[in-house]
Amino acid sequence: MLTNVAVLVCDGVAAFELGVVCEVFGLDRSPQGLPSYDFAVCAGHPGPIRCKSGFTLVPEYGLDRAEQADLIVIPPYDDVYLLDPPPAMLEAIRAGVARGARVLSVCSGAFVLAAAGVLDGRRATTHWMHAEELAKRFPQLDVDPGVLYVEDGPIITSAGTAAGIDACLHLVRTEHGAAVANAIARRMVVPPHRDGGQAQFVEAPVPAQRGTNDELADVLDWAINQLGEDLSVDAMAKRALMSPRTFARRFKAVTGTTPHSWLVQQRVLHAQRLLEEGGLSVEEVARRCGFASASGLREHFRRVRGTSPRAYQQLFQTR
DNA sequence: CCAGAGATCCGCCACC
DNA sequence: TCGGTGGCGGATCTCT
Repeated sequence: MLTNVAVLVCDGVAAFELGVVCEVFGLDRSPQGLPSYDFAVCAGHPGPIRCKSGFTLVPEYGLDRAEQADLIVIPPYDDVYLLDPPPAMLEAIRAGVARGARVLSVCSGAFVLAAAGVLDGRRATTHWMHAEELAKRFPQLDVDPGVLYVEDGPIITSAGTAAGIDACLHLVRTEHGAAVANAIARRMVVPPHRDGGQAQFVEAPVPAQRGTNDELADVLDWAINQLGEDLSVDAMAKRALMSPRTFARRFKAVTGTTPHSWLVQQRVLHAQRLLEEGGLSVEEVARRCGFASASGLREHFRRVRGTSPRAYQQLFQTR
């Protein structure tokens, strides 16, 4: 169970990404019945830390504080991929991984993890602007520029800026379940789970003026309320008043994923909520979520969550 | 776990 | 010419 979080900062740290981590892990939400963490911002080198936005931080802790952490977070630093990160920071990261701590990077923070060597042979991501540079400088990495975040073993890397929110909430979801992650997301006024990859931002950096997104918003909303029914891609296309071919194309352009895999993701998310509430058999959960059979639910659930529906349900019953 | 049936995805290309 | 549309067919995935 995640209880102790250390964020490593050094000169040029990006304020927004650091703020995201502080917001998710650094607030005491125990009055709301939510988990709180032993949280510390740790200076990666002596002296005050110069922020990218023109102010300085004076962290109360140094790198030695990271030795207690079971999660080490690396926010991005200005032009970090052009500079050498402080060796002591790299050592703190390696030591953390060696003793079984988890590590999360936001945006170009992945360059620091790569420099520490903990990403060797692993899948990783970073801001789409830096993905090519990351892959070039560290060819031993499997860089995926098309996702919001990647979890590979103990290490989570996330894409640009706001994707850090998605990665942090993903970690909370795996540690404490969707209900807790959703409650924190609600407090932050962000969507609890964004699907798709960076494609939606890469291909359409400026949102369509109106109409193009709304047309899908309606059919997505409709589909989510129809999950228990027999729902096909053709039916969604019909609802959207498009041919199946055009619907699939527009869908991918807007969401970054295909209609069917989006449907399956929504079904797994719904199943997750029902399993957390308890009281239903796996067969019944499968039926209510629109899976053709319990084995279908088991297969998809395991792929997404890495565990079986039954084991997941029991995890919440004992809490 | 397997095989056959069916659904979905996507490149290609003609059409408007 | 150009950008969006939609049908076709094979590869792949999913279900039974």
